Amino acid sequence: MRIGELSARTGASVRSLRYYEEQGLLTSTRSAGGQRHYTDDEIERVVFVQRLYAAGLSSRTIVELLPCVDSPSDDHSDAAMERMLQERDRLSDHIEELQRTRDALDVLVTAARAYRDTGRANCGAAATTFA
Amino acid sequence: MRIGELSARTGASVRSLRYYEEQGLLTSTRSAGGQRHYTDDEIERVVFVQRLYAAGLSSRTIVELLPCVDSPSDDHSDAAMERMLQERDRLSDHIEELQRTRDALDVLVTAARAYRDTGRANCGAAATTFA
DNA sequence: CTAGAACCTGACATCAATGTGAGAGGCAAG
DNA sequence: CTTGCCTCTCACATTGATGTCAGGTTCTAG
Repeated sequence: MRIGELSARTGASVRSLRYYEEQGLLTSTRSAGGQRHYTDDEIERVVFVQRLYAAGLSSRTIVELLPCVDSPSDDHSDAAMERMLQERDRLSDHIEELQRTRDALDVLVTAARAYRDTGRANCGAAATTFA
Repeated sequence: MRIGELSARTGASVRSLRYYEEQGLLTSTRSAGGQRHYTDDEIERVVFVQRLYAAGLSSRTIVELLPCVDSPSDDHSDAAMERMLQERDRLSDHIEELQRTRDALDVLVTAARAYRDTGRANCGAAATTFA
């Protein structure tokens, strides 16, 4: 398939797909005229890359992880492994912080609701529980 | 306290604190000579703001939420409320996605370990579970 | 063969938060 | 008063992923 179709199927813009290739996250074969051709496998790869992007990994980091996905037997797998564990932990920490923040928002919402319903509770005071 | 101390106590750079003020997220009184002075309450506020930043909210969004923190009785509380619920949901979705991604990394790690230990499992094949 | 859609490269623009540097002024201790 | 540190404003730079535009080429349907 050509780049437009891959774009349509993954939701990634054509621009982004070319950027991914430039960063070494995606490969393509070229037609005689120089147009990029992809196999169906690339769909999955793009989705995976996008997932990692959404998790806050940078292209550089993703590039380090992909070798393991592609060829687990390579020598650099150990480095990639290290990187993966590290990112996994970072992700865990981030998730926990987001959960705390969500809880904080919940407290605010609850306080605001109480205030609205009773006209008495102080939602501002609730904010003091976040420091 | 002056800006340097607030910076030291919150971990936010002096530059960032000025930026927060510019965005309406933080207020200060000025000395005769024009220097910013803060009360201890501002520490808490900065921490709260940073937490929201870390959760991926933009200054614009945070600005919309702060009225509720400051004065829950204001008219715009309803809009802020709406915004808060919306952000809360967005946050929940994001957390779920991060958890899925973490799980995906776990699968990769496990597969890589299995490969390393047995020299047989195919970690590349494991990657096919992420699409 | 031809028109139009899709593609190519390359370059510049964008956004948001923050870094950085210049030049000037405030403020406390000696 | 002076020295040194902190602060002020203003402005430009940075980062990373992506948008967008221009000028040219490839592919495909009719």
